[in-house]
Amino acid sequence: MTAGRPDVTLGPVSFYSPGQTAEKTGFSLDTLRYYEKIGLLGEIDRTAAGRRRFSEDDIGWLGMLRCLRETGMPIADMLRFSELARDGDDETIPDRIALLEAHDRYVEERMVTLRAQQRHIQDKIRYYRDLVAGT
Amino acid sequence: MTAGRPDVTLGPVSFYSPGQTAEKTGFSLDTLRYYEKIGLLGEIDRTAAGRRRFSEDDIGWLGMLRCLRETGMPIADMLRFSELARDGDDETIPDRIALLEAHDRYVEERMVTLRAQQRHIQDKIRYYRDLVAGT
DNA sequence: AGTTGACCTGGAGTGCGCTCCAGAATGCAG
DNA sequence: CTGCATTCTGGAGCGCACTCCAGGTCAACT
Repeated sequence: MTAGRPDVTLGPVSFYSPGQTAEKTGFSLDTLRYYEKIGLLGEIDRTAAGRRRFSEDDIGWLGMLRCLRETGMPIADMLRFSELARDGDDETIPDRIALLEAHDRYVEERMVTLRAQQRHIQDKIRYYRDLVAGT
Repeated sequence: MTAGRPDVTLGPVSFYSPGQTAEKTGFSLDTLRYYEKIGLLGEIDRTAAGRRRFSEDDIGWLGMLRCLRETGMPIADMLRFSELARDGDDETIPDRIALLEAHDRYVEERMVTLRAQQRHIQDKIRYYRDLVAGT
């Protein structure tokens, strides 16, 4: 369970246990199961005993999901993106690009307003500082 | 209900109806009531008939709340800030400054990670573009 | 063989931040 | 005076994204 190094117990490819995957990706075990259940992950490989084995690709995909999630994309949109990607169909690539570009613009806009709001906060700090200074 | 101009119906000071306030601040009527109820707004002035009259100060304070909210401050923290501000006590000013500074750092950090994540998204877009180009 | 710990499933529960509703009162235009 | 819009209250409901739980299986070590 110690993190990082993949299990190679079954075959030539590297696999990660759910616990390792949670540690590597920052998602909780429950969230990993949840993401699989709702279709963000497709079917995850299983051992003979039915336990999940995450591949390097899965880890990479989880990284993308984490990025989208943390930049504020709703699960519903991530689901759309996942479905496009899962189809693997090259015809879906323009759609995937469009989706990511829209999100990129969203993130850009968010940073702009965030900067403005930060200025507002800093103004307020300065205002309070001046109050103290002028006492 | 038309927006912007305050009612001066009662006294020399400008007041805004809940509807006007909602329009000016971007909060819904329900949210304004909710914020008052949980203590983010203190007691709002009322007309003889019991309707709320928001002052210019209230509007300003709502602007601050909006800024904090949209930059990701949880309601619980905003509540703490509101209580400090409501006491009006000058002794609370250092605490208010500390609270805002902590939040300022939080916003700063968030923008940094946001930029990194945006790069990740843009990399993915480029990757998809190259896929298309190399077909 | 026994104990410990990671993992399984299905489904219920949680926390946050609103949002909606019913039923009643008020305000204002024609 | 009529009618329609606005606002009032208390409390229920909602959407999102998890998170927790019970009861069981399986693996690995001693």
